[in-house]
Amino acid sequence: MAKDFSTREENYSKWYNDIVQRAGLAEASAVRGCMVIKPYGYAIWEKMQAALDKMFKDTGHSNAYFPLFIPKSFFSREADHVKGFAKECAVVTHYRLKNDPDGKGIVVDEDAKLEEELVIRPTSETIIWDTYRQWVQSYRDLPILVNQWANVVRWEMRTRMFLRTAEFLWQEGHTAHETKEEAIGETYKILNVYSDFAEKFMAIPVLKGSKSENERFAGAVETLCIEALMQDGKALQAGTSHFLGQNFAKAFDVKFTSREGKLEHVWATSWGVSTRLVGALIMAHSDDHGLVLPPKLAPIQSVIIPIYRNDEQYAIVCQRAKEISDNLEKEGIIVKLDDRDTHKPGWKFNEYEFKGVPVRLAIGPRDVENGTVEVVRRDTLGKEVVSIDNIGNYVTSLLSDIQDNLYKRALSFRESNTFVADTWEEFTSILDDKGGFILAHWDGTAETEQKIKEETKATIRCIPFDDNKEQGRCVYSGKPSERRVVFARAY
RNA sequence: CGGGGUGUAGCGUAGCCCGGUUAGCGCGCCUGCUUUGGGAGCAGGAGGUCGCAAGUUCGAAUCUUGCCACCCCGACCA
Repeated sequence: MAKDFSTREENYSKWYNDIVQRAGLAEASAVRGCMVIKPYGYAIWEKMQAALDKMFKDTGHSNAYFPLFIPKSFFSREADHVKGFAKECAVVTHYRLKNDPDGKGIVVDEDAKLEEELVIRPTSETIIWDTYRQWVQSYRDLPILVNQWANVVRWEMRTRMFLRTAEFLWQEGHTAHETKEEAIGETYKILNVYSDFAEKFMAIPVLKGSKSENERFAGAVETLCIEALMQDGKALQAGTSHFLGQNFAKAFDVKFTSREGKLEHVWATSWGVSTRLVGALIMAHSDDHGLVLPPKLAPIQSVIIPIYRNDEQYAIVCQRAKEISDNLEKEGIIVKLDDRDTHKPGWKFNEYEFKGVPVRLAIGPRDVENGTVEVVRRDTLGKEVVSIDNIGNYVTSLLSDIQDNLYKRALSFRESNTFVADTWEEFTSILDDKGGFILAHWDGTAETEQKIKEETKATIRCIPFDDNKEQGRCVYSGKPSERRVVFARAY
């Protein structure tokens, strides 16, 4: 094996970038902080979209689309919301260009200044709630269960492929409800959709919980989240679901007449996951040979590579390979038969390994004669020669086995990297040693959380739902605490 | 925006201190032959405004000044 890219041990972030590049997922663009998502990377996102979209529809939601531009004044309506996003907004101020009078290309036409500047959405609560005002008069108009697939822009200082870019793709759900209880129910319902998706499709176990005040979404009453652990011991927020209370309804004057004939403000939620999930997928499963994809999100689930010495063998082997390919497709497997004559088999083996294709079949003259095929699974790199009788069923169950194995592997990694800390010494030494999730007592104050963050870079990832009350003392301040929360350094 | 660094072929780089042939090498690319069960070998070939601009000089990738871009570290974040 030629070693021309980094291992996780040597340099984790270089390893990550190498995978993104070599697997053809994305590349840097001409625009600072923005990436080009390449076809293979976009195909993974499309698989995610398809699965999530179905889950949203199955829970009663519909898609819609709201404008990219948001009038600046909308932002100042909700005080916490502006504060949270003001520092990272791109703003459109003009609507026309003209030829430079000095003949040096093109300049902004100062005469074409907008009366009101337009903010490029960093999230759409404001424009959506301004719209919902028109949609709601009576309790009969509720609930509104809308999702939008869109791009958003947040002008980030430091960017990383998929994990943090100035522009990214996501879905944002925005719902409006008659009662507080119903809105809270929605928030939890969606969090469960996200955790199901993470575990069943991405094969990544997640912790479910709520955010501390410091980490809460700007404008939310409560933020729920799913948190995943990456192989370098850092946590990654994989999805959030917000209970917005009546904050936006009040800010945008969205009222309805209740069953009792009273005028009341609507209750709201919003929730989202982004292309960041692609980054999570990479960091959760991949190894030093390249990307490893869970079968349910792999753009190619099985690749077939013919092996031959001459034209005659090529014809025979490809014919058999085509039969196998048809067979697998009949089973609903996404197959690629790579019969290109421009690359050697060894080159192809490495190529599909980089790209994380779950199952590789190789077939040569020997196999044609014996009625066999060589099968290699990407997760363990285990190799075996099997009969082509019933190959469809064989690969189907192998794919399902790989999906399960990836989940189990990730779960056992998380378990062996989740620690309990009772003293400050334990807390800091775990962080410096290996990272991971740390369960520790916290006195519940924002000040303590802030101090811990300043001293260790670790933050409270979530206050987990599993309600194990336990008396203890805050790991930092020593004040009494009623439960442990989850700390980690995070992306 | 502060502190540090780097710009040489598609990518990675040598040369820069100490100015002097046609700017060298690896990967990749193209052609041909031999190859093909884990990144093929040989032969030939194409590809460069040395980031941009000005200056010093007989002569600049190399020295000086200005500008631009990108990267790393910090403050901010899904």
